[in-house]
Amino acid sequence: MIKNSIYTSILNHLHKVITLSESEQLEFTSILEEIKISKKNFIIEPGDLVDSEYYVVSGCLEAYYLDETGDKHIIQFAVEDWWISDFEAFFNKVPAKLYLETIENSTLLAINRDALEILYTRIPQFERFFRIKTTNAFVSLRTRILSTLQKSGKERYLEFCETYPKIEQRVPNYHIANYLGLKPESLSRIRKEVI
Amino acid sequence: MIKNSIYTSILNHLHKVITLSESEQLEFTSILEEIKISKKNFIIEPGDLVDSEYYVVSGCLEAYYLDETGDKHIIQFAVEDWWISDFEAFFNKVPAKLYLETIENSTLLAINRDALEILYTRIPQFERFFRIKTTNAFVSLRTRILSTLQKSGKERYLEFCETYPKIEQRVPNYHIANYLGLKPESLSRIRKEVI
DNA sequence: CGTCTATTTGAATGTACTCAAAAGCGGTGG
DNA sequence: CCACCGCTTTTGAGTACATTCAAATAGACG
Repeated sequence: MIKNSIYTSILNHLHKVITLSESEQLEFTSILEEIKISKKNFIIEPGDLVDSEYYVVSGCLEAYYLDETGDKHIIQFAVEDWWISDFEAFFNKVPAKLYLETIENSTLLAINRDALEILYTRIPQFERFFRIKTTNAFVSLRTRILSTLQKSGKERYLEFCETYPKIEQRVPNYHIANYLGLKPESLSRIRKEVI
Repeated sequence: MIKNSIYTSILNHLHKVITLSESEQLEFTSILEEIKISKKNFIIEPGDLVDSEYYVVSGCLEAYYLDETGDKHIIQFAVEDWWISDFEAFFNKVPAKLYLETIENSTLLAINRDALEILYTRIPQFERFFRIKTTNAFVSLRTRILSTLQKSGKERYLEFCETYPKIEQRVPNYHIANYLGLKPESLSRIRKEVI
């Protein structure tokens, strides 16, 4: 295992699912691009072609889109050890619909789609890794849908605090409200009740 | 291409994404199990071990779970050319949480997880196919979350009718209401307005 | 035709929303 | 060090949409 480098965390992350030789690790890390970006900056904006997905080494980001009336809708937060991108744009090679914006100064590892495709054919374990990662994301989205559909604002907020304690402590409440489909005023009233 | 068999539709489905030789097609179809099942029957119940996912050749099904208070929550419908299962149980080898129940008499093709794993190693294109399939499912779940979070019942219902006209015409309204996170009475009032 | 299921209607209730304004908080510059 | 500014959170009052509970109608099927 390659130690004490910018790649330590992502390699640990991979090794929870697949096992790689030293040379395979090197082949993988060689296609990663390190990105350092300060807060309130955009990595993706609507219309962009998205040829990377991003692993968060440190920092915090949000993916959101603006609807026809200009309202913002946060789809996903990402902190350390998460992946984020406009996945639809990335996978289907269509122009981005989302903004990907940093909330804190962040360090990311970008993985390029074409390089990844080549990696898939050379080391099929990566196909496996990303299939499993996508599957897990799919399952947790399904859980989120159920909680969105059937639970009250208060229940959703408490669930969020349990599931993402890291995020709850780092992200302004109005962002959390948006993610939960609530207005900041409503979340404020909810918090007054539950604290 | 193998013609006029129970496998015609699933092979067409595959060929939208990957290209297979005759022998690869045969290898694939040989691991499929045909299931004919009449309406209001269960394919999966909570606690089951789920070692298959199901391609719908004909018919209509719903996947749902019952919460602590016994309320039903529909996660997914499936009609012709759709895949359905308790994907969490299937992928993660944990006991099922969902019911998978037929709404109409149905013909399914079951694909076994272990056989699929072997197929992945023998014909990597299948790893690719199922990765892409899962990715697309992921993207449409995300769309569903956004519409659930931010749109009114009326908007969600109209969106549903546009997106799944087949299902809207075949499934009782109280099922659709449940899927949309509405009560049947509310959907009834919405329908009175929009028709 | 009768029974069971699905849909509709009504009235009262509740949750979250809108709009408006005030309070809190953090950083900057005088 | 304090005053001010911008941003975030809180509070208040009135409103809208969906829910609950109860009951009436409509439809499907044997």
